[in-house]
Amino acid sequence: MGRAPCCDKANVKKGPWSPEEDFKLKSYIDQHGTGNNWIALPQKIGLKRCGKSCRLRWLNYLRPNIKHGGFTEEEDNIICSLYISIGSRWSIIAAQLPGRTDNDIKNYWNTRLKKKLLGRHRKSSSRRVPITGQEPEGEDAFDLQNLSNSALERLQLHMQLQTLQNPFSLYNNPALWPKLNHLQHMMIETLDSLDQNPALNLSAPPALGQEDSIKIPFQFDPKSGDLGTEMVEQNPVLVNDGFAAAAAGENLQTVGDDEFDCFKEMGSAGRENFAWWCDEFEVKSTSSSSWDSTAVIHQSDDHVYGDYGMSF
DNA sequence: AATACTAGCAACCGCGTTTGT
DNA sequence: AACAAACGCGGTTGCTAGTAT
Repeated sequence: MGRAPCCDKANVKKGPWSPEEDFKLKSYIDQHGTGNNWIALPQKIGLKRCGKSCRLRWLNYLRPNIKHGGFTEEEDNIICSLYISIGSRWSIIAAQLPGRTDNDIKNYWNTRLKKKLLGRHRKSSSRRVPITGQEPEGEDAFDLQNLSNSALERLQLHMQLQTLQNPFSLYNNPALWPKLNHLQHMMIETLDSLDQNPALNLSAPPALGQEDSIKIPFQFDPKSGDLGTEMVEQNPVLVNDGFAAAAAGENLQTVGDDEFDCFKEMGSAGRENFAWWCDEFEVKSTSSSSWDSTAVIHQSDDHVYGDYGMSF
């Protein structure tokens, strides 16, 4: 027994909306509002449409101040940051971009933005040579091209950010790659568990004992291109997984210029764009473990979670 | 010029959540 | 408290226009 259909499918028109239908719907809502009953609305105005279809048409196209296309760099950044942080919560992301609809953002992400970002990362990562001198088995030993789920995409995007922020991190240390799959699984599981428990996701990162912290010797500044000399706190998960020594730099090899190809490929606008992005990460995640990107929205975007009635 | 392929987008569908009774 | 109806969201589908062969 499935759920009862929301309308009489046999007597409901489907497919693209005609200008006449748009006019009927828009003029009615302009005068009377939606009446908080989308199911009854099409009958009132003589439209052979499902109530859900009317709602979608209104929200995505007919309501005032809707913007289509022409996404700006800043909007791209917001979408990327939020996607990495909270995943495919398109309605929440859309709430941060006035005039944009969740459907529009979802389509934009799926058809353009994702390819733009992941494509660049794949290109740069594919040129890496393992420290062992052995080629990965096949093109895809660590190629994430088969990624299909949200968590994995977020992981990959986050790894790209890590690469930009700190080219000496384990993401750029091929010696660690054979274990990376396990790490990926751990991270994915964590992301998924956070997805299933928003309360965890939104809470402050757990306090870390001193013995849990590790430090790595450098921090790359994507804006200046400089390598700092301060020791930098690094992800305690790596410690627990036995990566402490490696992550602390013991097996670091000389990193060639190729590691910075991703910058070379960027125009100045792209570099500034990523600098802005990384800056946001740096400012907003200083108190969190490095891969806990939920911190990105903790400070400036408290209202993101207004829908959930949460505060920080 | 015809056909195949691809990307972009609008709309639909199913299901979890919220609201009303 | 339990149930049903409606809402809202995210994933998916299908159409169309543009591009490649």
